[in-house]
Amino acid sequence: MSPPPSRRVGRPRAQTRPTSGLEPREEVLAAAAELFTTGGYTATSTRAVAERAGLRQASLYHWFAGKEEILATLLEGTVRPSLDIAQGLVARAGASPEARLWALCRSDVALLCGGPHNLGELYLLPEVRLERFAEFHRVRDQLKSAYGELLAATGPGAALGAADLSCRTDLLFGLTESVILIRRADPGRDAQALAEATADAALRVVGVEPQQLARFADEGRGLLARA
Amino acid sequence: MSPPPSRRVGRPRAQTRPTSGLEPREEVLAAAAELFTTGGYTATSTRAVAERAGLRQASLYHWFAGKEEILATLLEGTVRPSLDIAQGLVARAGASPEARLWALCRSDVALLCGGPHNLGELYLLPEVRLERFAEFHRVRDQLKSAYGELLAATGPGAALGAADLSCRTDLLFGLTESVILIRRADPGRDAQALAEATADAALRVVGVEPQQLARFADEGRGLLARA
DNA sequence: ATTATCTATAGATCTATAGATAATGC
DNA sequence: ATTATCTATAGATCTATAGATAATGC
Repeated sequence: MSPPPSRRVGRPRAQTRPTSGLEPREEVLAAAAELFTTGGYTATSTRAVAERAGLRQASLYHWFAGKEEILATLLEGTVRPSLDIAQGLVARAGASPEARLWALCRSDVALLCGGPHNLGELYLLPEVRLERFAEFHRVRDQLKSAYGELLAATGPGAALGAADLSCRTDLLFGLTESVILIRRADPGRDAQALAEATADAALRVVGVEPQQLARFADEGRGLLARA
Repeated sequence: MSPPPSRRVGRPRAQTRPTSGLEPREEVLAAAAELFTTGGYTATSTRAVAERAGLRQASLYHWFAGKEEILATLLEGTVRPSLDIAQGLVARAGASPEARLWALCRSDVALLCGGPHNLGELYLLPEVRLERFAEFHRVRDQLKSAYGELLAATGPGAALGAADLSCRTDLLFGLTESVILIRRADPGRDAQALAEATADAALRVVGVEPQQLARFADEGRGLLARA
């Protein structure tokens, strides 16, 4: 938004600034995203993050209270956009639930696989279980609820009892998240093609008849185009 | 197999031995399995593993060359049984590919979710990418190939081109592995019920018509009972 | 003699803090 | 005065090794 002022306040850096043009806080987040997703959280030192962001280790603490806050910021930044889209789709009562579910899955996978790093890997980090990251889990549970709500409104979903519905929701959400593992195994994969294939597979898991798939997919594509 | 001799060689332990009855090497692996799956690899110290196994930190090095060897042993021990079952099912040319795929998925999920810890979490550890664990990845790739081979032989699979087949295999394998995340979110879940539901979902992803599911599931159940 | 353990520790980290420094802003 | 950085370091780790020790085996 605001172009970086050419005259910068504060002591000059020991290293020259990175060329990315990002503000320091964003630069730190980008560095941490790359290192946490590839090497893990505990195994990545604050020194390594700082070095990649072009400043000294101690200077991180001007922008973040600690290492955990960096991870918490990344986590919330990745799941929040998905939840926004999900809530928008839940509210669009005019469209069929099947098409909205297709669109939700399609867009989640595109978000997970579209960025420069495999940010979904952050969800897999064992450290994310810590109480410190409870807010992330709250948002993620809301996202899963959106899947459940749409599933329950589909034709096949309406026929399920509560236990089956819950289990089917877990499988559906799990299928979407499994693209994290797929991308890990094959980083170069085309994100849009994978997103469509996953959304198709999601409707199959729901129980939609194979012949009806293309119709719902078309309708879902329309929803995303107009969103 | 061999009952522990009541007279033990070597200097006595500083702590009393755990009551598990396991040999020291197995005791270390069990301790590491619990701690690595819940807290992660780098965040778990060798001291913590040793303490839980009832010996001193330095004594681990009598049984393992280092911390990495402990993880490598756990990884290979978890994926090897899956591969054995997979290869057995690939070879059973008498049964339908759909039923064999159902059985493979059913049995993989049961292995992943049946044990005392969520051992599949080991697959998710970022450290597993290291070259040190290449052997694990080799075995895991063979397991995925077995999924691909069975999928290609199914009715819907035979109609797919090479690219679609590969993508569908990834989704199928991903669906199976997503039970790791499901179990993480809900550790108390009934393993057998989840295994059957996942195997059903796998056939849906393959493209089997919903009406045919029960028949293939029955046939698959029979394969596992006789195996 | 062999084995399984122990105690002690070297050497290499790693996170966060203390406090100085070198810019700009007013 | 404020800001963004720096250098230096305290204090707490952590892994792996060196070398002693206390059993059993022969």
